[in-house]
Amino acid sequence: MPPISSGVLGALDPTSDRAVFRQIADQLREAIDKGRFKEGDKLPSESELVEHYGVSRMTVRNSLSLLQTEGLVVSEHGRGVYVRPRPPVRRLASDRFARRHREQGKSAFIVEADAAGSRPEVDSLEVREERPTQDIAARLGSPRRVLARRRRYLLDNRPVEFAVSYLPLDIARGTPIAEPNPGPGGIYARLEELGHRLDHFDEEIRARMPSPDEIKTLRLAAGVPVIHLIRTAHDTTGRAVEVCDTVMAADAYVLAYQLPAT
Amino acid sequence: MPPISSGVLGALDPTSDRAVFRQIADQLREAIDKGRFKEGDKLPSESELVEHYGVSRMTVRNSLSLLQTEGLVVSEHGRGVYVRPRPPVRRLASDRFARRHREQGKSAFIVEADAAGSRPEVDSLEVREERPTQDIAARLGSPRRVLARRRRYLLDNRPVEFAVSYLPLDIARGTPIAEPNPGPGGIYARLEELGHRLDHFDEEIRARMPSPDEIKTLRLAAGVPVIHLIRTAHDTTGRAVEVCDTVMAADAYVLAYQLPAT
DNA sequence: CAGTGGTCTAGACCACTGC
DNA sequence: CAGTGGTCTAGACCACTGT
Repeated sequence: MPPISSGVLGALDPTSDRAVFRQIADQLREAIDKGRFKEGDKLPSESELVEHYGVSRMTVRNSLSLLQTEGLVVSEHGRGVYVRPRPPVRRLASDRFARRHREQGKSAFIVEADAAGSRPEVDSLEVREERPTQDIAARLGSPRRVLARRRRYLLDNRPVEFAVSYLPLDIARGTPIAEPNPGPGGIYARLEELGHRLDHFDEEIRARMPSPDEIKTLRLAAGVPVIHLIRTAHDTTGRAVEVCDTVMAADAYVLAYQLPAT
Repeated sequence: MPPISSGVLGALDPTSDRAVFRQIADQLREAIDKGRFKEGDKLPSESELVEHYGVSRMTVRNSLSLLQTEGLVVSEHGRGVYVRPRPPVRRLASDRFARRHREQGKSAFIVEADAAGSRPEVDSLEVREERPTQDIAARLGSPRRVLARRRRYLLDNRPVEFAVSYLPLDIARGTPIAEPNPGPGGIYARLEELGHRLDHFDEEIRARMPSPDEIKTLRLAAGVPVIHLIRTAHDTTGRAVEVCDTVMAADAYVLAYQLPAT
């Protein structure tokens, strides 16, 4: 029997057509938007809301679940429901694959995270040969088998991105690209050393809700979509030499591009 | 008392730790993934699922609501729950603002939709002067007031995008840009005629769940995120001459970009 | 241990759809 | 009209968190 919750919440309008659980969600949403509950703040508990509004617990839970699917709050079992904290965002600039960024030793991800004051990490490294999916094969000019490089990126212990690079075997087999650590400048530097001078990258961007698998590997909260990015690297002969399939936690990224006006 | 639902669904595992409503959602998800329920197909009704699994209705509804937040199904009041149809996708190419595309009469949106065989439409046109938000002002070099052009784009009667363009008043006031229909080639063509030769565009891309407002104006189904795109147009003097703030239904778009390797 | 959210039941009444 | 999903109640037991 905790006391009535704080005075930021109003009363229900019984004459309204709007469902009770939506009205409750509206009031909580407004309180969050106006900063009366701030990032990381704990919302009133379910029992407090039940008491405050005089409704059943399922109705309150319905409201909270709505806010969760909107990405506004996260619930933590045994602790409470909290306003979802906005994690630091990683900005991907349009010049991020410029050749000059490949000259140095460390990978772009590490360099950039260090500069931003976050602790970067790469895990789940896996390199193997496999049969490409139809889509990947089409993008790479239909090789029968490809080298696949899988890895997960983390910032301050939080997974933010999962990426798989595919390369035709005739390019990658027996080269440093097939090693877990391809060396300074990453696989793009190695590709150029092997004579595949890079010309440009094509990127395709989609956004959607994550699959249960993606929720697990990226430890995504409810209401967080993913950005799905497919990049194809082309060399100066026009050949597609790599396809990188990336799934990113959407709340951790801003992508930036520059378009020519001509 | 309808008959037991079709044979595509299995039984529950009472020894499993996994919650019953998750097991039911898993089976439905798998059936959808494997194509046993196809796009637009009707799922078994709630009462059929209640009967099939021997659980209460709330448990079944919990499963279905899970699938809805994942974007896999949509429910229609009084009709049933359906596998969410994948609408035709609009592809935004990286050369979409090239000058040559501005020479013709119609707007890029109309031309492109016609070519793709869809019926394009633009509505909710509104042009007015207003005070910019802090963010917009910062991007435009802190003008005190701006011209705002709002419009909504539809394909085959479905809203897919809502966009607002902001321009400094000293550029736009009293020009065709301040008219509801700015004429052939759109406002970018007018800007160039007014002496603001365009140099490049910067685009910032985010993805997130929609606000209740956005759900309404874009008529979004549950489980569909939005792509938020902010484009800044720069003229050859380096001045930001327009900011366009766009919210797109994520299931209706693929964005394509080209990055230089140099 | 008390308090929190997670799961589940067994009802009820309503609003919408289609025949 | 029967069948569908939408809302709501009033309980119950469980699992997790903190002290």
